[in-house]
Amino acid sequence: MRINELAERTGMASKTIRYYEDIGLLPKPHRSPNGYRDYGESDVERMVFIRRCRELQIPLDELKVLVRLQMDKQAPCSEIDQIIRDQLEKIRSTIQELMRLEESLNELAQCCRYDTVSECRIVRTLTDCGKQAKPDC
Amino acid sequence: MRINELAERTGMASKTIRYYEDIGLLPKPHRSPNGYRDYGESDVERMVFIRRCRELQIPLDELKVLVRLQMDKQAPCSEIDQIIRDQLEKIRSTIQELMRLEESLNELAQCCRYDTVSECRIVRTLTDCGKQAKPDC
DNA sequence: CTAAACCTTCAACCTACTGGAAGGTCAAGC
DNA sequence: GCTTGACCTTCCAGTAGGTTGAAGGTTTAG
Repeated sequence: MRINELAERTGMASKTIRYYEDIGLLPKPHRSPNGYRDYGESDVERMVFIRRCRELQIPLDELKVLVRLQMDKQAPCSEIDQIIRDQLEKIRSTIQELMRLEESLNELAQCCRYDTVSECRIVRTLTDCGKQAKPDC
Repeated sequence: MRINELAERTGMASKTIRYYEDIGLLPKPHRSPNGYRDYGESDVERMVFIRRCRELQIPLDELKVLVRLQMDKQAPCSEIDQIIRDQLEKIRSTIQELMRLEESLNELAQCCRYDTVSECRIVRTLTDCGKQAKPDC
């Protein structure tokens, strides 16, 4: 099948598929006599695997390792498990960070009851050169 | 003061300060006769304001608006409030998204009890071309 | 025959910086 | 007077993960 069919069947943009080939995440596919890329069913499987991993926000560099492992059916899967667990840890710590951020923004959003910038508590809090970023409201 | 002192007093890298000037977030500063940038106290204030906003992950484009507003003391602060509230909303929806992601990764991390890639439930779940991304464990 | 819908490569753009090269300036020490 | 090192300057390139567009070749339907 041609690149557009692969794209449609896997939910990727064909531009992205070419890009993944460029960076070595996908192997160079067979070409039809006219020079068009020609894919088979195993490419669909691999592509779905890659798309799912990207939905899980696994970075492309780690995905290169995963794709290599996924094709080696006799390899131990402990390395795959580890990448998934690492990713889980990364996501969890990002969530923690964003929740702290949410709290700061929420306090900031609650604290201005004035009209002009010169009186605005938000501006004052953000501009104040003291060490505390916490608004005093 | 020179760029390095401004950087140290505000916790920014001097590279970043030059970059902010390049993109028009900071005004072009006065130059000493030798061509070095020369900053004053108001630059420290503005820089701290910018740093705090960046810690709140406000994008540079919105920050340009904020910096302009922050300097106009008679402007109404409703626009500033709105940018803060928008940012809060963005952060909240990112958190929701990441929590769904965490759940998927957690299910995936729990579900493999095998040794090799050919039997690995993780690989099977991610490769399966059915519509369900949810592992069946 | 022509127009639309494909396909190809290559290059630039996005965010928010960071790193490095190549060179100018300045103060201290010998 | 000379060197050394710490500054400063500009400019160019690279990061992640693509997206967008140009310029051109191919295929297919009407």
